[in-house]
Amino acid sequence: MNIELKHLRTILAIHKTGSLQRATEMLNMTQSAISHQLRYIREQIGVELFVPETRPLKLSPEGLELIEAAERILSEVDKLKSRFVDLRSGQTGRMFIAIECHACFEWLFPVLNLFRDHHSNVDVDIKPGLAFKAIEALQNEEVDLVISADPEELAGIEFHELFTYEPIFIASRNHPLSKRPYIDAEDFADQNIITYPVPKERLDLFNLLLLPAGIEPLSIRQIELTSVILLLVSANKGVSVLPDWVLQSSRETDHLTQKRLTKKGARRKLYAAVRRRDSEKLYIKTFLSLSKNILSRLST
Amino acid sequence: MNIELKHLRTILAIHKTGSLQRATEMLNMTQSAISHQLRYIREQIGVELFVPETRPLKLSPEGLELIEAAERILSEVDKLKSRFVDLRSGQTGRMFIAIECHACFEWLFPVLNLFRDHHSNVDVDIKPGLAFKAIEALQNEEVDLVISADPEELAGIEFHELFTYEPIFIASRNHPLSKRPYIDAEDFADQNIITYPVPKERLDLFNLLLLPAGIEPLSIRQIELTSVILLLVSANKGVSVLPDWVLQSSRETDHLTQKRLTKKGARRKLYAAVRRRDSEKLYIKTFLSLSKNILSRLST
DNA sequence: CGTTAATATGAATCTAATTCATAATTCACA
DNA sequence: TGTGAATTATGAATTAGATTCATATTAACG
Repeated sequence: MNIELKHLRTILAIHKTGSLQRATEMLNMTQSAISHQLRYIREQIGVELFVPETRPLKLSPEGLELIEAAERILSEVDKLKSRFVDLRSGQTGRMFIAIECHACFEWLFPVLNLFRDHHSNVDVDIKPGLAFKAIEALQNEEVDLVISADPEELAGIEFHELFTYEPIFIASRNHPLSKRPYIDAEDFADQNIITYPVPKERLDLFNLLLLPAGIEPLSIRQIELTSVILLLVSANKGVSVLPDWVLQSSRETDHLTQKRLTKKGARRKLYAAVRRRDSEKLYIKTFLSLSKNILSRLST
Repeated sequence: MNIELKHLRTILAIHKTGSLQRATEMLNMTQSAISHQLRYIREQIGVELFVPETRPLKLSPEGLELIEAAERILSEVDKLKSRFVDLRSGQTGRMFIAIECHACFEWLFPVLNLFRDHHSNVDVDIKPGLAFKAIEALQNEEVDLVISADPEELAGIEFHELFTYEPIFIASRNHPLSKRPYIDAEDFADQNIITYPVPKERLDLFNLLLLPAGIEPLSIRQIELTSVILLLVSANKGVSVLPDWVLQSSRETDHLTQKRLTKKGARRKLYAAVRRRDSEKLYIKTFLSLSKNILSRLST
């Protein structure tokens, strides 16, 4: 027995309009086509649906049952369809975020709080686990958005610039380097450095300064939490380099000096990577726009 | 957006087997056909269902949702199908009975009690309302079976003979006619007759005897309930003619004499009319067979 | 890398749905 | 009842669309 949704729709139209003739308008088919289809359906289910030779067409008890089931099924299908219309238009969806940049929590949480006001239907989560391989996870559809400082040319992936920030040197007020107008690469050679627990290449300090200059610091200590880093630096256990937004939004900067890296200051850009297919989605656009403006919001 | 059940089945098969290749067995189609269909579905719903370029095929979050909905919908459809398989085979269905013959309750109830043991899934009801026009109601599918004594040649309707019975004259033991060996048409000319409230043509007495002989009784009193008729006849308020099965199964016949109509006795046949289409249904056959044997059961 | 297995694609084929033209029914009203 | 208008059914022709075949492309794994 083969039944398709088309058939259920046909039966429903015939029943609603009361005749094959009038059902033509509803179905955009000729009366003949409907008649042929009706015969096919009858053959398939093997039960008379309409009382034969009556007009207007009257449902048999079996036909009535079919109608009721058909309405249930078709409404379920319609729900499914409109669900996908929503998904496609970005009314709703999933936005799992992977962050390569460890300090990003500091601005990401405020962004997501604002985001929730616009898109309460979107399922948001942060996946810190896959800090590396984040872009791979994006391609795999394990996550839907990656915060990264290293844009690449990748098929199907788009990098959207969010904002520029300045990595800033911090040390205790008692630290010798706190007298300097700015800090250069060589200054780190005899320093204990406190950073996030990620590979060197992904740290602004190494990326922009130490690796190009070929300089190794005295030691590296890896700390997970931003506030703990600030604490240790305050206690003069070492020095660090953090994005300016972290220092702006933190209340624990009282015992610290902040210095530029190099005379001109360092500059870094942050990007959000998404699958090209997703970039038209409303909620992705909202997220990007909120992220671009978050720093000015935070500083006020 | 056009989605058919076929597509849901395809998606489901791909997901369950994990590859287009293996889905071929499940769907009995070539890999190419499945691939074409998958592309079509993608176009229709406009959302990537599987993570592209991965093997084994992995569902995207949207794909997962589709699968879940598809399973719901398809199981609903399967339920519908098996429902119709049952209907077709006569495992289940509706058996609304119209009775033209008023006394038939007497044997019909016992039959239906037995019937319920065999077919508890069948929705049984007696529709006494449309005593006339019963056959019309059968054609309209308002009822599914008619108990009748007057078979006709009608398209799509079959009359099945149930049993032969004898309409029998009853009167009080004190009644003058109780001395007779049998009763003839002329004997009714000066009698008060007690019958069911139906037109004369549908009463055995008139049908078989009085109308052909052109004889009018003294009076006719119409009574609904069989037991009340028996009561009135016992009390010598009139005479009556009832089918033999009524008298056999009743315990209120003590004060009555029973006489044959005419020397040879009258004979009548009872039929069950069903739509030809329904006559193959299991429960209809059961009903017919039970009805044919009910009189012997009752008399024991 | 190269080999194997799987998927995608375009053209050809085949199936099945729809239309067209028309016959057969049914209905309403005389 | 009969008659005309409307509705449904049907067969053949047509068309649309689904499937296959042959093959190119792409991933997976040693």
